[in-house]
Amino acid sequence: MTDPFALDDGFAPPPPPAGPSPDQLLAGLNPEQAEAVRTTEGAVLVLSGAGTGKTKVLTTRLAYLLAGNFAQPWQILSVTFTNRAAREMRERVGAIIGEAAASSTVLGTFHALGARMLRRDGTRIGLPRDFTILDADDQLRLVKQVSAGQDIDTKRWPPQALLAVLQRWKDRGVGPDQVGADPGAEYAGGRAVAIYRAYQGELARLNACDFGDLLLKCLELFREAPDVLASYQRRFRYIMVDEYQDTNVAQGLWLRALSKGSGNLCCVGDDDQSIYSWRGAEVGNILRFTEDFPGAKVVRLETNYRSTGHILAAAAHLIAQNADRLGKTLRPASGEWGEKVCVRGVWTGEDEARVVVEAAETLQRKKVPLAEIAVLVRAGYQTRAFEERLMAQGVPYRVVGGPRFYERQEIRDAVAYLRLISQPADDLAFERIVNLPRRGIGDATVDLVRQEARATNVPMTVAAAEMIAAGDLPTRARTCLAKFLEELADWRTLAAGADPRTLLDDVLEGSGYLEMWRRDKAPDAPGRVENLKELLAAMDEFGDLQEFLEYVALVMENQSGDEVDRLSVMTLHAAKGLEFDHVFLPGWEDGLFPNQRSLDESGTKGLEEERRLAHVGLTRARKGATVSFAAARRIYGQWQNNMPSRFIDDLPDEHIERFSEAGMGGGVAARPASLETRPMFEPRATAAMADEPGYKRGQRVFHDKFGYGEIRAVDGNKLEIAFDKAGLKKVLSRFIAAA
DNA sequence: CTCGGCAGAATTTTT
DNA sequence: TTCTGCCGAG
Repeated sequence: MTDPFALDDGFAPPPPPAGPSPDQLLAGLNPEQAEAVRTTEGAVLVLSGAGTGKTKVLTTRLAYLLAGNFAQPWQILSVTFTNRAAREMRERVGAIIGEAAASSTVLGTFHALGARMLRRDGTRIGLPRDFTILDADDQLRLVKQVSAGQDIDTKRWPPQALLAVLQRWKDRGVGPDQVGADPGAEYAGGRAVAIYRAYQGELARLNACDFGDLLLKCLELFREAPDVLASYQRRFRYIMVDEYQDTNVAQGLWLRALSKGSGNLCCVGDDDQSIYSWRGAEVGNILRFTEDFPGAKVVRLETNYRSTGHILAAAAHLIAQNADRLGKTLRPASGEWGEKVCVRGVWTGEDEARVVVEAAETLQRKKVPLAEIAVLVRAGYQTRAFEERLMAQGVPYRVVGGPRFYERQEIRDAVAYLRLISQPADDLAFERIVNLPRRGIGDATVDLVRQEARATNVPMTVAAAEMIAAGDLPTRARTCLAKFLEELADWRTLAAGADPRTLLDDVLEGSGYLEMWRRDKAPDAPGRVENLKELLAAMDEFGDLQEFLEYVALVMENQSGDEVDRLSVMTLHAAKGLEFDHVFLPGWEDGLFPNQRSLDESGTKGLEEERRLAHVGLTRARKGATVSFAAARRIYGQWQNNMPSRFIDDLPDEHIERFSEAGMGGGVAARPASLETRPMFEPRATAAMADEPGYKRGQRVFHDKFGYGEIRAVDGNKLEIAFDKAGLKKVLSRFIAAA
């Protein structure tokens, strides 16, 4: 494999391309943006509110560094979170300074850059160059296996939750030996650490890294091989980071280590858009920037070029209710007030979907393209009601944020074949496809092979071959397995000579995998065949299987290529960074948004993050925003009554206009702000009770399904309850009402 | 080994 | 309501 950072120090620098001069670049910016670009030396925090030209600053700054000859392209490191952001930045920089210079600048996501460093120097910490990158699904399988091996009761400690604990540790840069008294150390009766250690052991055995490792192992590399770190520090004279508010501790340390040489670190972010703390993002990174980097300069971008006045004023007033923020106020660039934020109350969730879709159609008649309209929901399941309504009305739409290309089952299967071919130690890949399509190799056989593999400390493919030779297996299993191993050997031979595409083509046809989907009568089967074709087509660009596997794991995205004008439906999280002429923000009801569970688990911090989410939602809108709430909706087949979201009280009256369905009007429109807990209906004595009562041991409660019972134990929002009829159960408090 | 039926649970997810 | 994961029968 070629050196992933091929252009190194000492290369004869080509002259900077003819492009705009530094002064010309600055001329296109407002004073605060220019300040951010001009401040090239030292640590800089650019606090960039929604719609204030963050990407413009980043790209212009990169161009400025090159045009002013501050550094060569490969001496500037730019880091983003998403591939989308990386791509966009590369394109925009290319447009300013030309493709050539743009393509030799080092730009990528944290994970892709980490992977490159590890491919190059990971051997210094015992990581082979050809390690595979595991995704969420593989990680979960691994945790399950490890849990089973450690006799963990998976009912009490679900693998999902254990994995989350492990990931939080990795996010914080904490290895198995450094856990100590870290949060989560007590999880699973204190056995989470042992699981973590075993899990890392398994990764090593499999020759694999998970996403977290791509950063964590870089930190280890920097510690263990100071010369490697020093060479990166020398090389990267300027570092720029996007979405700094979303960085976790490990990423913060990574940046800090790399920027230590030059001290030139420019972080761009917005604490008011920090919405990923539950995933390990550390808002503290941005809040404490000036402490972490003494002497750092802070530049605030507060001129908003996106939204009209009322929308901006409403959003600003809302976010001002948060205590935990650096504080900035967005000012509209244009003096236009535009339309007030519309707040609409309806009776039911179905009504809400109907009203929203009607409004969208009205906009469409006013010549607003559907692509400029979005419905932004709090939780994924809310999209359904809108999809149904949109479908019924024949309005073209798209749901953004479904499974990524790589996460699709058929793609992961195909990739598992390739992984197993290129990396015989990849037992996870082996287990995934050994009986897919059906080859008569069932769980029992696989279990035997796994045990043998563990016992003799070899990969499962090797163990399988040995067991066949030794005649250790039932005849049927033995023939089936032998046949599969033969196929595998053939593919390995082919892999040595043929290009990746030919190889995969042969695998998919020869294994019968493609045939399996062709024969499948499920409605989504043809789509899967299409996806596999797309995967094949994508392989043409790669001469090296290794390279392709990395691309698929880290970068490859869904082919969106449709030109149809469609309305977008997505979660608020997925909407960050996007903008639309008009956004609909349904489901603003206490319990749903702010989400009850977030409140239960994280209290005020949770509430503030929910409010930031609301702020993100509002600031996506250029010209129109419509907030709505339903008095009652069916959730999981149960009717629930809800109160309007407390966030609606955070919207100032002078910037909103209230509408309500007949019969609802009085109570809602005239609702005094102080009566924020007054329900529109008398709530029934069910799980819908809004305020979370403080549950105590011995208390009598009622559950819709299990009836009456008595609380035996309280664990956060989970209650252990002895039901009179149904016996001892663990349930979430939200499904419980006081009896 | 495979398939069908039932119990049990149910945010957000850039890599 | 809808999905997943487990268990027992063929």
